Parts: sequence; C-alpha cells; structure tokens
Amino acid sequence: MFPQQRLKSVELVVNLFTIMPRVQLHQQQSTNMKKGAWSPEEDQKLKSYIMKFGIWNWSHMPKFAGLSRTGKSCRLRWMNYLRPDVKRGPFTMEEVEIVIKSYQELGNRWSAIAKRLPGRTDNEIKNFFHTHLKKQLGLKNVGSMKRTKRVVMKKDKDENEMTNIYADKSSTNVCNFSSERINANIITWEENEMRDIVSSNNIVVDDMEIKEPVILESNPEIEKNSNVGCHLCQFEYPHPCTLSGLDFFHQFDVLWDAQHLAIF
DNA sequence: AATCCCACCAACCGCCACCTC
DNA sequence: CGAGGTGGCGGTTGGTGGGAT
Repeated sequence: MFPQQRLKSVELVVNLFTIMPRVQLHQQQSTNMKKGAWSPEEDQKLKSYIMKFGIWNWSHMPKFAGLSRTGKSCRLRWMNYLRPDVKRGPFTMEEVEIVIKSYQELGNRWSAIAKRLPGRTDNEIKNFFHTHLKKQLGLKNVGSMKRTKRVVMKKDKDENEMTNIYADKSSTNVCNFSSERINANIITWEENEMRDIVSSNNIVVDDMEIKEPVILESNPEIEKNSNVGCHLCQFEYPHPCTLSGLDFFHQFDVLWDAQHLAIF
C-alpha cells in the first residue's frame, strides 16, 4: 500500500501528487527549496515521516513530510545522519585498517568500501579518508585521480533487504530497524535513542523482538569527548602506531609496495 | 582581544545507470 | 525502443570551530 493511501481524506485532497505532472513537480522542487544545515525540527519531521510511512519516493516525500527540501537532500540526510543504524564517533583501528585495505583494493569506490563497514556511510568514509588518511599517508594526486568507473550491479533481493527495511511498500510495518543484525538483543546507542523517540511519539513499531536489549555502543558523544590521541604518532584515533609492533604507516607502505599497486 | 588560518564534515552538485511509462 | 524520472555515487564546497599569531 502506498503511504498516501493511508492519509486522511483531507490530506488526499491536498495531495496534488496524483494530478501534478511530473515535470511541473520536478521544476517546483528545484526552486524555493531550503538549503544548508538541517534544523532539529526538520530532522524530526523527516524521521517521523519515514518511521510512519517508510521510504517510498524521495522526490515526493518531502512534500508530504512538510519539508521544503529536495528529495535528494532528504535522502542524503537520512542516509548519512538520521538512519537508526548509522554509527557515529571516531573510527576504530579495525575500521581504519579496513578503509585502507579496501582503498587499495577498490580505489575511490566509497560506497563499496562503506558496505564493508556496517554503520559507516560512504560520505563519512570519504571525508575520513580525505581529512586523515590521505594526509597521514602522504598520498598525492588523489584529488586528481581519475574517477573510477562506476560498476552498478543489478541488485538482488537480498542486497535490497537492508535498504528496504524502512520502505516495505506492501506491509504496514513501520520499521524493523537492522534486520541484518544477527543478535536482536543487541542494539546500538542510536537505535536505543530512536526507540525512545518512537515510544515517545506513540508510533507502533513491529517485529522488534527485543526482550532485554543490550546497548552495544556507548554514547558516541561521550566516546568523542574521551578520545585521546596517540602521543607517538599524533594520530587522533586509538594508537595505530602500536599495531603489531610496527609503525602503522610504515606497515602500510610495506604492504603497499608488496602489492605493487599503482592506483595513484 | 582580534584576526587569520586550517581542519573537519555536512551538504550540495553533476553525472550516470536503472527504471517506468 | 526512447524519453523522462529517480536513486545512487563521487567530487566539491562552504560553514564552523579551534588553534596560532
């Protein structure tokens, strides 16, 4: 069932989507749209709307959610910030390693790299790489690196499952949270926070199946504040230079040379 | 105290592949 | 089959905060 079918009759009258030509709506979206940082109110509107109706069409959703934003902007905000399974806070040593290894393997295919880091977004990884790793690794000409040809695979059902958990068009389920998570008793700080919001808004959440949830992560804000950089390498993440007794970046160089990669 | 500089990162933009009509 | 719409991706920008001068 499409979300608008669940709207009240009054809302349906206002719903011009069904009669408005696509082009006209598209043009309307590109003008008079708010840009820049999202306010907490906008966040709440988008979050509440998606929790209620799921993701059905990014282009048309903002209108129904009461947002003067483009669909793209809403999508980006949701994917990179509001999504309950988005992991916040500093990268762990393991994540740094995965990013570096994945970059060697995949190049600047940030979305592909992000798939290897559950909870991290492509944007976050990209920013992290450009602000930390590129400089720390002394990489040059990364900015002028040729754009990697995008390889878009036809998505199978399983791959789609993760992105569609909020957009189950055929069911009235609101949100299953992370259906990929094996242990349903483990939730993240964000999920815990989300659940609080959900319960406070009296939104029905189906299929939670969490009896005694355990918060997997500590409050990212606390983590952020308590993070102490390594005194040896000036790296602000947890002691990479202590890894395997080798200088972290020397280790990377060795690996790099060994594989004779010429990405840059 | 004021100004400048720089790092960080959220958000925007343009492009492209896929989908739908 | 083609045109237009949509979503996803990577590059880039600009606002902000903190440190240096």
